Amino acid sequence: MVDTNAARPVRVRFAPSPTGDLHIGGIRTAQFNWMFARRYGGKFILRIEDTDQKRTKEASLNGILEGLRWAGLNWDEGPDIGGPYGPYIQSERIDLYQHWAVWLIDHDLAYRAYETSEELESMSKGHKGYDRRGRSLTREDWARLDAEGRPYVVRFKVPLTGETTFTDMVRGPITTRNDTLQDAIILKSDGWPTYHLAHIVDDHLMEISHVIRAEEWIPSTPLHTLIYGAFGWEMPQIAHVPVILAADSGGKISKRKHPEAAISYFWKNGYLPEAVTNYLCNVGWNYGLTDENGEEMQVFSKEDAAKIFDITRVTGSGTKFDMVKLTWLNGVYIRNMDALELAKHLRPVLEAAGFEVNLDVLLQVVPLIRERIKTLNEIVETAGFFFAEDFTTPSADALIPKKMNAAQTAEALQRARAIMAALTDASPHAAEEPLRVLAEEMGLKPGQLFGAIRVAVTGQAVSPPLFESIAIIGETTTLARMDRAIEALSESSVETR
RNA sequence: GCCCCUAUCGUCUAGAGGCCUAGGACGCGGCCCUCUCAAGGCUGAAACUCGGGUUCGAAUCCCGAUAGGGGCACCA
Repeated sequence: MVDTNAARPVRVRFAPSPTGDLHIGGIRTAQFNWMFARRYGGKFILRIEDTDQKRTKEASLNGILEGLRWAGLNWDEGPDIGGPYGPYIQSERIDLYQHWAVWLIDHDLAYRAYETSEELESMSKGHKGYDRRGRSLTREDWARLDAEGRPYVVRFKVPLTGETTFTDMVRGPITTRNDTLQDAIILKSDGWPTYHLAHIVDDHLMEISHVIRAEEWIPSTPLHTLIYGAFGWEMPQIAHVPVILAADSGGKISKRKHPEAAISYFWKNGYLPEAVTNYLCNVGWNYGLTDENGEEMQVFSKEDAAKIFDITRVTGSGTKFDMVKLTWLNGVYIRNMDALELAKHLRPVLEAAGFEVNLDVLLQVVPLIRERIKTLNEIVETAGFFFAEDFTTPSADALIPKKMNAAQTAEALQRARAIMAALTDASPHAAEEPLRVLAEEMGLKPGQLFGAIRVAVTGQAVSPPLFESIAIIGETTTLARMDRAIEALSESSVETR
């Protein structure tokens, strides 16, 4: 079903409007377009649809570019780099849309309508919609109303009978009765076009061959088919990808209710772009290649996915966004990352949390934590203690293991400290065997003793492996922290827990 | 209300009429490993929405019901 005749080179586009952060669904749509272009050796074009002056925000353009760059979805033509079909920002193409709106009017395919928004509102009570009264106006009427200073919009003249069919690359043919369609506004009273006109003029002029967009456009595609027909232009092949649903409500994922709907959420929360794009490949589409065990591969790059991407194999049903699976994938990418590269990703996170980070120390820490964090941000609570200048001595309550009391814990730490201080062997596990012997002498389980030391030295009940951690922290600091823990215990009156 | 789309484990999906005793992944349970937590290994529970057809044979094709989602702006 994918017709990629050489007669029409593959040119696809992503056309967001600059009204805020890029949406996760937008990124997925962009990514499918990107993969489609790469699959067929075509061009991926970025176009900005800012024809709504009220909603357009100045800063949003940069946000869009930032989001796409972060995801690694590089474009071949766009507002920042130009190209042979520019400009790529609709607000700079207004005269084009006005020209073609007039052309439609001159060919009796569109007409002027003078109703105000208020009039339309009362008209659409009961969901009836516009009653097409503008169709009966003559050019003389227009002149009179213009003289009265009344503004008008331009509406497309939808055929009153018959039906319209278009073929969706993922869903097959879709047919709609024309009498269920509205005479949609294509040019607003401020002279700016609506989406329906602007995107068609642009897609045609930019020689877009395939349109891959979100599912919510399906109901207006018959209208678009009719407009292409009115112009006598060849319509691009079209595919609608399913909406991304919220895991909880099942409705469209929204930036208002779901922070993860904005793409900036992911870099702010320690996700890797490779993990996000990898995840998005399997939302509505399926990579499907199997590994040596015959099981479907879960981890792959968008570049590899692009080699076999098939838009006709995209699912037609809505898909829920599974943050848990994405987070798992992110952990996989963290585990597989080169140690130095991971350290470079981790350093700014720690620094942002107020730690002073020595890269050599961090490189020692990385092997201990790489399979213990799923997001970069988790490094702070997992390994912050390695870098804490002002280490807070844990409370006695935190220090005392289960089934032990303050005196017992203090004694255990005291004796452990003596053993550790007397060691001549510098290898990380040199203290382990003597400490196990100590635990046995004191009638403790190794876990109790090690637990007490862990809290004393790391300040946490859960930490990376104890002896490797101590080796990084260093003997001086370790013994000092144990001393302070013993001191805290001696001042405590906590009984057996 | 009207129009449109969709329907396989909780979630993402495989399945292109017999390869289906419905496969994989995440998540969940158990066991192993183990100084905590992870990671890893083994293992378990878990789905074809329902009803009619078509066919020798239906998860797969058709129709209907139901359910979910989307759309009906001088937003895109």
